[in-house]
Amino acid sequence: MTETPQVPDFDLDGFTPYRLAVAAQKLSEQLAKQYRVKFGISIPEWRVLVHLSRASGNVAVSVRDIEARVAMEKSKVSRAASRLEENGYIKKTVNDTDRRLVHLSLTDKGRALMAELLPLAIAFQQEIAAQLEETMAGFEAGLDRLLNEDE
Amino acid sequence: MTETPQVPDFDLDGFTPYRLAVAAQKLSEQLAKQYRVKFGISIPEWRVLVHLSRASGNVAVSVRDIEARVAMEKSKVSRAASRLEENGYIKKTVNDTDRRLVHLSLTDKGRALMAELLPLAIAFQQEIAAQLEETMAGFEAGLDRLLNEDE
DNA sequence: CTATTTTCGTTGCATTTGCAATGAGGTCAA
DNA sequence: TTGACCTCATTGCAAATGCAACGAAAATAG
Repeated sequence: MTETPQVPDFDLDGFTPYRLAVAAQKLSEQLAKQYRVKFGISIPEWRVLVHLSRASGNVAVSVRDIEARVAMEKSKVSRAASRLEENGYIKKTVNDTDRRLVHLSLTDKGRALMAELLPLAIAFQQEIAAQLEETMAGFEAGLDRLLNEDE
Repeated sequence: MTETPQVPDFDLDGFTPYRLAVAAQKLSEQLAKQYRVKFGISIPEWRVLVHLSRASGNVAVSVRDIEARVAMEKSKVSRAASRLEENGYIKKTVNDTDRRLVHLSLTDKGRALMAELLPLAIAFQQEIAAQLEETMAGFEAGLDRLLNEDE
């Protein structure tokens, strides 16, 4: 018989979206810090670079492609690309057959950067694997479920 | 014998920090949207509210407590608390014994809000559990590892 | 008791972000 | 061909963020 509404019990620490957000933030910060202090690169920039280094050479990559592939807003991609271009890591050229498209590609300087960056990422992935140990497979399986859900 | 540096192969889709970030963003957006459209509440505000509703009544909760417990910068907590106070969901009072501390607590209006919000969160958690199915245990175990690592 | 150091919460500022609007270019149908 | 729509990338703007600095208060040292 209280007038105050009954609030259900709820534990934030058991709430998966929260746990996920905190874990993601933690890993991202660790990684971002390395990139920032060593190379002055932000996470959006890193994502663009990685995508370009994969597609390297063969396929033409537009802002739109990256937006779709890399889970970032197109304005974020656009601004990251501009910063990268300013610093000489990538080159933007207008696609001849469709002049709306901007073709992004790594410069030699960009490739050199990636040659330094990627080993760090690979090492970091190994650290994570070491932390996860035998839970890794289950963890990644769960992540797959969450990522592939077409809501 | 190329002059261009050799860039290691690297798949962003297999990179755990990236996968985690994308999954976290996806879940957060789904949830945040509900809160925003139905109640005008942001994620930082939601986190503060949840913590207050847990500690409800008994313990005094300061900005610092929330900062530590809820994985947010103190400025973020401070501003979230200010918005919540403006909207009448919480009350700020100066702690008598230590006048640096600001004691945060839910108002009746805040408790009423939580009585509406929490069932949504609980339902969302169940959706996630349904998505994860048998991978849930492994997934949460992995999350534990990542969260509890003392870096 | 003073003087220094530390803790707490807020705020100023520069940067980043998300969203909507814009403009330039392409597509398609009549 | 022209006009109505669609797509792409950029940009303007308001809001959110992170960080450092600040002032007030407490703890600690001397």
